[in-house]
Amino acid sequence: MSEVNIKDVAKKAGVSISTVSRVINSSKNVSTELKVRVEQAIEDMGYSTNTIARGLKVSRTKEVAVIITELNRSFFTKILEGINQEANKNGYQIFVMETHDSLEKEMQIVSNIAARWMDGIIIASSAYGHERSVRKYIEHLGNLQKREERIPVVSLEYDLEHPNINAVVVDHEKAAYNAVNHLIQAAGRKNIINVTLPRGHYMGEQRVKGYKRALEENGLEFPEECVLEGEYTTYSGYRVVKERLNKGSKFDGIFCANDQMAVGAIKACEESGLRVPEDVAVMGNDDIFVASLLKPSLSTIHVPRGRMGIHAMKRLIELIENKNGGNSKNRVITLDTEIIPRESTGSDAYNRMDWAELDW
Amino acid sequence: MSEVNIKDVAKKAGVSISTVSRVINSSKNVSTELKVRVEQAIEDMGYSTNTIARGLKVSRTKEVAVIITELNRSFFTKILEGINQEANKNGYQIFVMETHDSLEKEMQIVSNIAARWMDGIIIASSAYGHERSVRKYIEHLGNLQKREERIPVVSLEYDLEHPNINAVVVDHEKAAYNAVNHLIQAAGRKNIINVTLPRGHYMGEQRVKGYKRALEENGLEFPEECVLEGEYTTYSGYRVVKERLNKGSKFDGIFCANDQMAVGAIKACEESGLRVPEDVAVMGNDDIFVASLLKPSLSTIHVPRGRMGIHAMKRLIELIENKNGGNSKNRVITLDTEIIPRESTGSDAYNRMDWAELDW
DNA sequence: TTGAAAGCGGTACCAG
DNA sequence: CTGGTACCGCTTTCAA
Repeated sequence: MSEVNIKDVAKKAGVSISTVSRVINSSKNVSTELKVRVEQAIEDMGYSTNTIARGLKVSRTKEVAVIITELNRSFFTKILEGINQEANKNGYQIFVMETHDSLEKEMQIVSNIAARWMDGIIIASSAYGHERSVRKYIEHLGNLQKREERIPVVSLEYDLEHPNINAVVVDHEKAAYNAVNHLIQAAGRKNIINVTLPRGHYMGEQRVKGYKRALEENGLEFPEECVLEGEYTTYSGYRVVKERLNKGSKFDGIFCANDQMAVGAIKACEESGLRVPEDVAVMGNDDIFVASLLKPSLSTIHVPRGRMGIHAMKRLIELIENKNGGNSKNRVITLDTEIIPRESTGSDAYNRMDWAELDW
Repeated sequence: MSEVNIKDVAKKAGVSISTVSRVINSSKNVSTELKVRVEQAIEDMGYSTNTIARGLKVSRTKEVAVIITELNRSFFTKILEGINQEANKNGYQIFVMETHDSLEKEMQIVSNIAARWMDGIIIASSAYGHERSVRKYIEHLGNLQKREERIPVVSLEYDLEHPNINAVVVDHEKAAYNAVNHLIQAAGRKNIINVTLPRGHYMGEQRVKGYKRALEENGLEFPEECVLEGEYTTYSGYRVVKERLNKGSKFDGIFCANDQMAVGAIKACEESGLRVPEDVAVMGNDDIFVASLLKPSLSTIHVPRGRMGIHAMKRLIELIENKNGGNSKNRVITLDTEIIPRESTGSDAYNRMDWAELDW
């Protein structure tokens, strides 16, 4: 049994290909009689129209690519949920792909998408910095073409600073500032270290800035070696804090650039006999659901990931369907973050989440 | 700036389209001179070949669809990692889609994939049971066509029992049996309840069977009301156990069909003043990474998810590239599970995982 | 209302 | 080694 195509249907129904096409795309210029015959034939033969061929002709696929760095980074799941929800509502199918933080891989995927004429892209990019090659890539990304149109792109988490690329972001610097401020003011800490993301990752840099500003404004010292470079994972948080403890460093507070590393940091402290939060207070960042289940539960910065996804997809659809054309005034949507105090900074809030709605 | 196509390149290089095509597909029948000219033109114009058009012609897309139920079910992330790793190694691009446990949505996605002539499908299906419509769908799934070929399908987690559909599975019944046996023999429990998956989900049914068999073989009672229906989430585990406790039920062991529900179950017990594992021992299932971080750490059944993904993709590629044609003898690959005793069943194993390699 | 025919952007066969 | 051409499956004028 080979695949049936529109020609087969036309033959079976005894009409022209054009007519079949009309029936399928519900153009009204078909007599009821032919319409019935064609529908019958389609039913009988189990025909369904070939998206590839159609795509080649009409260049609208109703497909959207979502490019993220790591599928198994809890951070993204909520975002994907938001994106997907909004996509389904509007008849779009999303395809999720991951780059593993490799810009090279990202470029490759983007080419692939463009060559496939997908309708739009939502991307958590690894492109950051002012190197020539990076700027060139962003320029490329902002000008992907299919036929005569441009393929719209929405960036997640931070602004790629290209007039054609929209973005849904939070203010990472401010969030970090608030987190560290909380450690100082609410938890009364004075010697705070910072476990950050790999060098050259935008979010990491911003959070370090916020961290520094908070120290400065509170008149605290900021020795350069207080910034430890992690790499997103629980283990990396554990490792860098452990090393520091083994060297005999003293501190009474840690701000981690994500929740996973914070959990690792807590483990390291506990292994060295330090109590959290009594001896060391710990703040995470992102508010991953699981963070609220641990003991001690983790204080963190809530990032509205679900809304982030929804906004991104909404905007992308506007762009695709040209409802919001070149309106570059509100190119960037900024969402608010919120401090969530839990046990790891001495708050006794058992769980500030409506966990009936969340999962991992 | 409109998109450039092969015609433009040919014109610019002053050669025929055929020649350009030859250069691109690295057929060797091109003189060095023309080759250089063409490559130059491609470079200058930033040309890249249109996958849609090529797909239409050659019906090989190097694309594979991965259909899972829920992107934010930790269970899948490791599997996806395995799949992706193997896919990249072989030059395939994976597209991940989710069905939200809806068979209808699943069907829709499958149609979409078929219409796109993707090269293959890996699916965690929601199709289960012997209803006519379900069997009909599976029949359909096993006979997806593109041009003259069949689109290969590999099922995850359980066998769809169709001669054309391969599968990578674990023995869920046996795993559950082992888990409950552990609760009885190692932890010495006698009144064990079972929090299971929604009715009609294959894995849930199998695990209930294993649960019953373990009770029987140990000469223990099995009152029907000992099976509580959860729905994958932490909260559902919490809810059903809480309800049971409020009714005054007594039990000293719980087997949960996944780790998330087990965590919820533990919360419920603790809220009622029961200590885990002293008063109630709890076993999960799946061995999600986070389960090992909690306090008490969760005893569970390890499912080799990474290997599952790798095997699935390997098999799919064999099928696509026809290296293993219709070899239906080893249609189903069965992997082993393993009991991981941790604190929630009274073992003092701090953490039986190499967490340097894992994350969430 | 209907059908014929011209592409969409490639690939591959055939002749030279 | 090179160019011409038919065709992949579908949509969309353009005439009839």
